[in-house]
Amino acid sequence: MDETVKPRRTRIQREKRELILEAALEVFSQHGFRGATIDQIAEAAGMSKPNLLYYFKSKETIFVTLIGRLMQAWLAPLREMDAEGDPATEIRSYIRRKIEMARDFPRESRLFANEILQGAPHILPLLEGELKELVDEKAKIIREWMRRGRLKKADPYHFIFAIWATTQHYADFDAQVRAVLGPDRGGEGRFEDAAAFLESLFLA
Amino acid sequence: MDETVKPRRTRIQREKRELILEAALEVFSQHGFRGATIDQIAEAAGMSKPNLLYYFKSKETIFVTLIGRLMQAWLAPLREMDAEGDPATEIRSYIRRKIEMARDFPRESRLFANEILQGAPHILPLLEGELKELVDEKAKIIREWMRRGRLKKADPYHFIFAIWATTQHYADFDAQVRAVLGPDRGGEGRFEDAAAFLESLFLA
DNA sequence: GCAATTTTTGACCGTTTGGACAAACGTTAA
DNA sequence: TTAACGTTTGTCCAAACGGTCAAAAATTGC
Repeated sequence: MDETVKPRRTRIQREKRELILEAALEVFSQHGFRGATIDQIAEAAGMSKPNLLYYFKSKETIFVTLIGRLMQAWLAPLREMDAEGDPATEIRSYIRRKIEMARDFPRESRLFANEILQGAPHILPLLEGELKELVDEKAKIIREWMRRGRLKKADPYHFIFAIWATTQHYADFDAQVRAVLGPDRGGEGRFEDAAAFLESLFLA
Repeated sequence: MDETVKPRRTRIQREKRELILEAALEVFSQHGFRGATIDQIAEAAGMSKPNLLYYFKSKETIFVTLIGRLMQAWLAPLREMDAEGDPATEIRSYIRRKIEMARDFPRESRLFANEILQGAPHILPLLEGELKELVDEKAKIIREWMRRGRLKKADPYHFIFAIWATTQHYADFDAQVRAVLGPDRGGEGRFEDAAAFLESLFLA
């Protein structure tokens, strides 16, 4: 008795929904879920509030759709970590990709951070299911690399946490990073500097 | 023509203001500034809303008072880093203290994280002033340690960022950490494991 | 005891918010 | 032309919100 029906959508529906999600990303990432208003999102998407609610039936629906889709993009770099590849190269390119994402998609990172900060009310099952399974799998790979002496021995879970924390820091705490580095060192170069630093930190 | 007057407060005023700040910490750290309501804070403090507004004249005043005070506590561990001490010992105890704070004061950490995520609207001057000066000073010390070969060479600013990011991760992203570690490894021991991991990471 | 002062509260107000709804508008195809 | 369907909007509503105010209650100083 599965009552979920595959929504058959017109071209306009698909386009407008994308438009709304893009606007919602902008607004949610700046103000958080509670701080954002439907009116703000509607205006950013260039349409009226009732019109927006024609495409998504509630503010929460927009948010859940957005963050669910985001999770996938967010995990992609970790998925690509290859057990058959050279350990140092795999770690290095994972760090690179994460730093590039912090630089190129800071709104996505902040939206995600906000959700976790509040205790992940909308995506806890995803974290306990899909995310945990993926990390378990990759932790095994990393542990095997360490066992073979290809990587310095350490707890693979905290190793992964540390990569997440340090790379996402440059998106989530951008205001602080820029304030501390000052006008001279706070330019775009900070991501390159960060990448270089993190590579040497994790591949010492 | 300084119009600020030193507020002469009664015992009751001092006590109630503390009570309110404690309640506000609880509520703000859970819901963020916009998500929190004065009613929630008043209820958590065991008083009526108008009564609360008798002690703080607005929601924003509560928030600013709270986060201003927090900043000081938050920077204390870095302040204690001693140029004359043994570098490895100094770094190790800095990491320890930060991890202990993530464990014992997660609400403070999350409130702070939330503020920075939104672009630090209330404390940007503090970050650009007091914080920057402190970090500049400590970065110099660390650089000197590295120059003398007492610490592995690296950018001292990103070194400090990495310690912040990794330690605070265990408070701010607690929901994710616990979800990934699972019921068995997600217990209180995770902070000990994290401390051990981070020491070896930063003092390799 | 009493008057002055501090503390507490119920009632209230204007605004913002998420969302509902019916009517209007546009498009398509017989 | 017109019926059917998809899209858009103006208007409205109830709840939640931050904050005010006058008056009651409690406390303090004499």
